Amino acid sequence: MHDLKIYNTLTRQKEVFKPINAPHVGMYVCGPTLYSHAHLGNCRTFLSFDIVFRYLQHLGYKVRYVRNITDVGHLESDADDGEDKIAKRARLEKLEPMEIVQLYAVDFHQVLDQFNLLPPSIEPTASGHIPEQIEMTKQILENGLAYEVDGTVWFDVEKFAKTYPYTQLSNRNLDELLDGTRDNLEGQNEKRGRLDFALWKKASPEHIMRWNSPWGEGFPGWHIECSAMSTKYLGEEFDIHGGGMDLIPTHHTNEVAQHAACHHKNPARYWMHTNMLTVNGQKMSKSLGNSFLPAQLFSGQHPLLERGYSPMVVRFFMLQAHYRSTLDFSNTAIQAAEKGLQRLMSAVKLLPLLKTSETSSVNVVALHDAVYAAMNDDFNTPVAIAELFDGVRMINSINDGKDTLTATDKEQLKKLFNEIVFDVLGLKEETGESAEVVDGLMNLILELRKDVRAKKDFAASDKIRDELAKLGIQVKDSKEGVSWIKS
RNA sequence: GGUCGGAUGGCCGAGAGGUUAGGCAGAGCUCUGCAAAAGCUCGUACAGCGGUUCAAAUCCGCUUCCGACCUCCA
Repeated sequence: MHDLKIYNTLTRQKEVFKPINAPHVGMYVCGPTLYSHAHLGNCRTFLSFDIVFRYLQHLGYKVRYVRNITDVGHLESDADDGEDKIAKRARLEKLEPMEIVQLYAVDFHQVLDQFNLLPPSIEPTASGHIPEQIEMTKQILENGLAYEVDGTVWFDVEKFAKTYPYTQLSNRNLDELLDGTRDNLEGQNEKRGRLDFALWKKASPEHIMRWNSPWGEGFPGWHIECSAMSTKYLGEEFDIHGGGMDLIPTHHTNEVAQHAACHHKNPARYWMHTNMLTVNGQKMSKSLGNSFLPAQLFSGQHPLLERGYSPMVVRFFMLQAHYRSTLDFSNTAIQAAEKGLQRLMSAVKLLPLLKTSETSSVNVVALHDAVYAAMNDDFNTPVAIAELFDGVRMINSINDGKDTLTATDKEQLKKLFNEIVFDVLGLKEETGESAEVVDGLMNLILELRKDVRAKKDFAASDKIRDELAKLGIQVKDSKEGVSWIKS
């Protein structure tokens, strides 16, 4: 039927995708920690997995897509006091932690919706799965791969690594990771090994988010929530686990370790990791001042932005790069994408109007196969889009009467474009809410222009066209009549 | 400092031993009252230096530049 290949971080090569229990597919993607707005770089990761989700469904799989929301909060990386990010935000803004989470959760969903991402099948929260995380921690303790010190439970990495390839995902050398850093442990006497990480953390008196546990009041470690929730909803072994590349060395490595320590197997068959969005060659991040929020991107309200860009333009821009490559953001690059998307969508609109002939001078089957070959090659959207542009040329050429198409081929071509452009790539027509009014006005204006043209009053005709152009509306004259497009 | 990854035409970005990537921009032509749109044609790119090979942007070394992760105790 298909021969979808997926690049697996575990083996560092592309592998044929074989679900454990076809036609069902289980996919888990590490979602956001909700202590601030998601920026554009975060969005790229979720967009990449939206394509995976859509394409797998398109191939006929029944996908259960689980994407968590971490609302317990990781510790501040840049603060030594070990304060939780969400708790800190709550304290600063004098709000309940859950108010903070709710604020950003609503924003997060709204943003992803603007980018036309499909909602996941299940979106579990870490705070809603505390018992599961406690149970898992207990099991790991029972299995002898964790130890408790003063209300905190640590995972014993070195002991675990004796029987399991702890660094297989990150492809690092364990000895080198351990080497030369033991001296740094001074003052950190709770933990035995430098790579050990917390499964459960004792809450300091001022810590707001806390739960009861067999080890006293505390909160779960970062990592364990993904293990607990993926197991609960997808089982001890599922098909795909994904996330951003920056999660590989710590979060995912430790997730695999916990899971294996508990269930004696790797949680997922295929590990997929998306690359970073860069600005001027550097990873988008807040500290560098080069990050911006989707809302700013849409409105153009940011020093790095020459103007605003619509969500579909941004989506298309991102799909023109492969998910495992870095993608560099720039105004010229996104403006190029904007023009390209316009050309693609014009062809899509033209397609149903094409005249058919007795014979075809174009090869629709070859185009179809090329598009699917690209998608099957590790979700290669840039190549699929490149093939689609060959189809665009085909459509325009037929429209110009330079090529021909049979009725059967036309249906095939329509099916291909509709399925790939809308269902798989998730692009959609962007129409303003007052589209009907605008349409009416435009019809009227163009009707008037037709009249003055009939009278050879080209000065008036040109004035209409030029003034419309200033409003970003492009008039297209052709033998068949007049059409227009808003840029 | 350690580990890993990357350097492709004016810009973005695929590919990965021999065959046009694609988009945007630019030039010419066709169409057109003019313009736009659309079509056709064009640029002949793979950081540098060596090596392997009949053949290298693609493989191997070295060099230069860039990035990510880690050097943390989520």
